[in-house]
Amino acid sequence: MSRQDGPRRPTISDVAAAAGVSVKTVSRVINNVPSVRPELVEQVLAAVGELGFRRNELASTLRSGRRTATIGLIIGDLANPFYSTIAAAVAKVARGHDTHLITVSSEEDPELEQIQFVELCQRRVDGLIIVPAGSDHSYTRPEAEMGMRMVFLDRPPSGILADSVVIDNARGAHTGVEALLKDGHTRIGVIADSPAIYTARERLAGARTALAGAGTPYDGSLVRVGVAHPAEAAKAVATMLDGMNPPTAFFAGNNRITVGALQELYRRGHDAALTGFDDFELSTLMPRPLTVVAYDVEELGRTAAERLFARIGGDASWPSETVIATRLIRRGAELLTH
Amino acid sequence: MSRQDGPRRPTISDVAAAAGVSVKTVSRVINNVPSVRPELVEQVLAAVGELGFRRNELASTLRSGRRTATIGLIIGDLANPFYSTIAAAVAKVARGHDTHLITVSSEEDPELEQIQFVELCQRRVDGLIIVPAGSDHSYTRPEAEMGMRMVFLDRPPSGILADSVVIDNARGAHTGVEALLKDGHTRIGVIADSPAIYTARERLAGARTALAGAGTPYDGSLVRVGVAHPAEAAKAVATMLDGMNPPTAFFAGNNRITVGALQELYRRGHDAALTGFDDFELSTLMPRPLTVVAYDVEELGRTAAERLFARIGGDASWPSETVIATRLIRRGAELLTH
DNA sequence: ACTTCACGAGACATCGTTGTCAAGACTCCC
DNA sequence: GGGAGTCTTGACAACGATGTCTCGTGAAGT
Repeated sequence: MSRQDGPRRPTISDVAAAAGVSVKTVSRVINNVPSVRPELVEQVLAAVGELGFRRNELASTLRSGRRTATIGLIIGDLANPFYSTIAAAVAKVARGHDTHLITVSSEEDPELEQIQFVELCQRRVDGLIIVPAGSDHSYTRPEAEMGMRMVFLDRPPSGILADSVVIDNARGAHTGVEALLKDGHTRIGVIADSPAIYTARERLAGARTALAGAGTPYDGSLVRVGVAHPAEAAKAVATMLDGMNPPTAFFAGNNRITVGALQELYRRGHDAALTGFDDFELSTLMPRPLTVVAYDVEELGRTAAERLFARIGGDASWPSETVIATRLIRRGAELLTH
Repeated sequence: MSRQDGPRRPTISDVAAAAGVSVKTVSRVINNVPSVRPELVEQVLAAVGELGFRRNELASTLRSGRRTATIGLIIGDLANPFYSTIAAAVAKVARGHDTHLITVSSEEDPELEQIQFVELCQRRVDGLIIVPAGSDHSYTRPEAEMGMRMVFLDRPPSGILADSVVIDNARGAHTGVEALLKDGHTRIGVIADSPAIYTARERLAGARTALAGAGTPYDGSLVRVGVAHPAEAAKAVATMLDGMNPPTAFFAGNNRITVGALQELYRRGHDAALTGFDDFELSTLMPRPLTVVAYDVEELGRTAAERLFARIGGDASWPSETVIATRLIRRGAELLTH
């Protein structure tokens, strides 16, 4: 019923009949094979136009064994600007290779990630960019061995040898904390997400080596991990400030934490210094200037996509890990330090 | 070469050979047809597992005439949070229908939009959601007549009768301006994008009817259209404030304009009231509270997707225009008025 | 004038899968 | 015990396109 509303979609054989030629000749014309008499070409094109014929790409790629000109992107959540920026960058590179992009959400769920992976393989995508939710990717090995190209983004894979593109998390955090130390802060509150998350772990490690390198004594009350929401970050800031020996500066492990910390400092009118990992839109319009460890999210996506297309194009070199540099953007730091 | 790296991908016939059954039996097993002897099912599944077989969805849908379980989304620019929120909402609904989403960018270019449209039709997507870049969509008619389902989002189509889902732009702007009028403002600067853009046109019209309804005399120096970037918006604000009879309030036609206006007011320390169309993230953290005409972007995407799946599911009712309501969010309005 | 060759066009097989149909085995019932 | 019915299974064709091969035609060469 619902498929019978309008006229059936014409096939190349309908076109052939209308033009009075063989299907193969139609195929030649729509594939721009030069050895067709101009007269026939015209007849065929006329029939194509009249019938509104459009080649069925599925049938075409099936028969010809060509690539599907599709890649997949498995990502946490498209509504998150970080991820959507990546998706936009990947789509742009894909377009440059005349390739479509299927973006699917893993909702940060390892099981869903695996389901999506399989589904995309069944669609015969030419390659996959994966922002890992799970921590074990050995399930991808059979597909990798059968030629599925993969690039891991933002977090390296485990259980499989494959390309990855990640941010220089540890060094970035190190630089951020170091800058606070140079400004004379000795008591720095560090707030990070769960160490189960690769980036959080790396950033925490970077922050710690900076503190250790400066000979700052370790104080457990100044480190809080497992903070997932702004509200929790605000609470962590509150707890530290109300503690015995409050910090004069904070290092926030990601932008959600930065926002939460900022809200709490703003609420109290407290002037502790704050440096956060991740830049974010409108940060220049924040109630107070903000120093951040920034990186080029677009570069992250673009680099991964380019790596993938290099692989698809035949690059068979040893898998590599590309590290995207961070840079410290100091904004109004002088106002925040004593 | 690049296709010969690993073992060739096994087909159902490889599985059949390995399991010692016919291809049809394999087909039955992987499609859960119940009438297969449990013993054979096991043999087949064992072979499937051993060979790492994955059904080729392209071949499957080609033969069976089933839907491709793919829809397309043609949108301006994924990096824009407005669009990426829509994409996320559409993807979520699609997932609920076991459907993948191919998102392509028109880069707001009518010609590219048309190219993308054709490409997606060739992929035999089951339906399309289009955020129009161009103003003439008669080119979609042949496809529509052949059963391509389409829903237009954010802007209605022209040249074709099809479903659309739009924001209540005129009424939203009306309400926003009306609120400023109620607060006692009589000189309100209105800044909008190009009237060539549907939403800008509608919002401008809504703002004007509010002004006219209040009997406010029309003053051309207080209306500026064709503003595309924050910097231009800032300039427009500056020009108006430096004019003969400066406004005491501004109505900004979209969030880019709001940001630009805000920056200029902030720079000058000027306390004119500001109401903007479009809410945006972190608006609560702005240097000053901000009243906005907000709407649920997710609802916009979700509604369009649901409409599309209703059509795909066979709904053959007359095309409809769904209007998404706006609501005025007053933030600190009392601080900004005299 | 006859062979050779290039070239345009079509017949046919094929990509990986599923729909159709029929054959064989088995059960059941009068 | 034999015909009917049920249940499994496989052979074959087909989805819409393209690769391969062959055939007929006409031009070129000697």
